[in-house]
Amino acid sequence: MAEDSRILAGKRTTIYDIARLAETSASAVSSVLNGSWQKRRISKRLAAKITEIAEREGYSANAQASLLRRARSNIVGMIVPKYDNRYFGSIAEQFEAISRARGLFPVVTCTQREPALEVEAAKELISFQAECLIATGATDPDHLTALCEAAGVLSINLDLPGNAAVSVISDNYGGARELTALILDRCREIGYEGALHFVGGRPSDHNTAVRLRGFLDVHHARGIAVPEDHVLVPGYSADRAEQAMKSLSPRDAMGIFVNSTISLEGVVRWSQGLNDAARQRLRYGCFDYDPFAALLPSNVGMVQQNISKMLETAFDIMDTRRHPSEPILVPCVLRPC
Amino acid sequence: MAEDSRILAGKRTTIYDIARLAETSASAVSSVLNGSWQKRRISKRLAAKITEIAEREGYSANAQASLLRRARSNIVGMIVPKYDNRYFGSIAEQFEAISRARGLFPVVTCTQREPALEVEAAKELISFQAECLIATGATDPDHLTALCEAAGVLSINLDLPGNAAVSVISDNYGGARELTALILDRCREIGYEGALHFVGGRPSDHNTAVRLRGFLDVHHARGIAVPEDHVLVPGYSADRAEQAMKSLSPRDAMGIFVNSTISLEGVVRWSQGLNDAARQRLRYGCFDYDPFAALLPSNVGMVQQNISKMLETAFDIMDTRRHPSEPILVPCVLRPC
DNA sequence: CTGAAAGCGCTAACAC
DNA sequence: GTGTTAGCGCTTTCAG
Repeated sequence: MAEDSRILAGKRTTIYDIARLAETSASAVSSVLNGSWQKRRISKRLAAKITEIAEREGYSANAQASLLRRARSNIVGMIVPKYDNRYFGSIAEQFEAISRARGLFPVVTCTQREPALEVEAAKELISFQAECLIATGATDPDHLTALCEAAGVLSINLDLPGNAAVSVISDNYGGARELTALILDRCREIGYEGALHFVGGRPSDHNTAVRLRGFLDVHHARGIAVPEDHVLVPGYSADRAEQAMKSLSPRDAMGIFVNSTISLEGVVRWSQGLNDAARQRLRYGCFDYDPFAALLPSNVGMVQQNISKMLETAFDIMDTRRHPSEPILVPCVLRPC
Repeated sequence: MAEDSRILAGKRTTIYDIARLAETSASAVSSVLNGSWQKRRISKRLAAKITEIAEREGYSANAQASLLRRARSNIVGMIVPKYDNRYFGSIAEQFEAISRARGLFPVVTCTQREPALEVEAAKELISFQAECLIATGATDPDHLTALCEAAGVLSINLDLPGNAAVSVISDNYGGARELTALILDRCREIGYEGALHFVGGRPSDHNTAVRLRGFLDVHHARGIAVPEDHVLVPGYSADRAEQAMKSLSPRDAMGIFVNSTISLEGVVRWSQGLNDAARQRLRYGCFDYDPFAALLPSNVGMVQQNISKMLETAFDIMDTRRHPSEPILVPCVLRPC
């Protein structure tokens, strides 16, 4: 069979092959196969014949050739730091779903929080003619924006704000206030009225700084002083958080504001080393949502970021090319456990 | 400035623009910018000049044009059903990392367990000239393989076996045996010696069927009869699992083999409705790993699938194009909690 | 060491 | 209604 030899030779069927088989021209084949044939008023008969042959031959258009010729690529790119966490996983998943629903081709790539990889990935996406790049939780969003700008690619920051492009981020301050208030309230139930601990994140990190501000403001409003050693910001890692907790002198009761699920892992591991009595008198809440973490016994609540809303906003910006200079804040949802 | 007008016009710098600025030819620019200039013995001076100008102009190669001309694309595609779960998240993440380390360009896309989306995504990847498509947990892997075959694209099944292409899957039988044995042993500690319940999955699903066989075989080997109503396979959803558990008549002690973390969510929700005494006399284990689920009080162990090993094997197949007809089994790791 | 030229597969004027 | 033709931006012989 003709196809077999093509496969062995590594050559794929082209519109010229189909044109020959259908005894017509390449342009007719092209317009039929890409749906623009109504505009060209090609006969239904020819269209059917071409479609049938293409099907039979297992034809697949060469996207590279098509994209090279077309004006728009319809490719939208996204960079996320990690997939293996519910927050970024959902972002990637929803981004793909929305893109497809709009007839766009999503390509998302994860960059492991490595600045060099972020830059490399952004360059690749630009090279692939992406029309827009959404950078999620990037370490240096402004650098990525600069690359995009040089290529005329729209860039949008999600989750973490930048100065050079539109940013759509969670209302970290509001979310942190709500969570702090909830944990304080629930600590009263175990008879603890003192300051909470704040655990996880880096002080230099924007989101951590804003959440910490919310945390402190609520304490202040309630007239509770927060000792300096209640703020533990050793970075984003379960081990670091666990170590930080272990380094604390034992308390008979306490409440913890955990900054991110990754830190929560460390806190929970630490809490499992506690005796029953101490664990009974422990309450924590976490900024970020994870369905299993929500089922943990001492967990009083989690802050869920509104991913759909953030993405919707980002796509709105793509459509309108409206560029507000202030970050757009999207409220979070507090989910008491 | 020239660049500014280009940006406004939406036209990007090409090798011809650079050639003009560097007073040389497009072919020289091309070879310098894609690294093949040593082979062409281009002077260091010219190379430096070209690089410098390209940098200044913010040049970015058009991947479509380059790919159209080249023999190989270096694109490798992957389809996963979901990102928002630790297992598939890790698969996607590690796939990207390994691909990059090998100089390949990974494109992964998630298909929501929708057969139509799987087909569409596969066609897109083929159209983008992917050299290989790894289908993870596909609902109809053989269909995807057929599409790949027609285009001369290597196809590999991961996690779920197919008949038409090489399959790399977890040793579900062995893993299920180990987990069953562990749960039975730990149930003795609470004085329960009866049959476990098996919860989650669909009976028609390959992995569920194999795991169930391991579950039953261990019971049989220990001389424990498994009543039919101990097998609850209402599909993959937390709600279904929760309903299934609620429909059971109350027991004073029980052990559960939970099939997948999504079902575990339902089981844990159900268990939270139990009184303290009943919860004390409950033990479960789960096939699939999640770090928070591992911290749940009644959880005695989780089966972690060996993702690195599976991917390594898949890439080996890509390299050697060796096509064993039997699925390749990769052992799981039992992680007692 | 370097440049000219052909062509990858497809699209979109334009011609008939 | 349909075919011809001129590129899209790049890589790669082949000549010098």
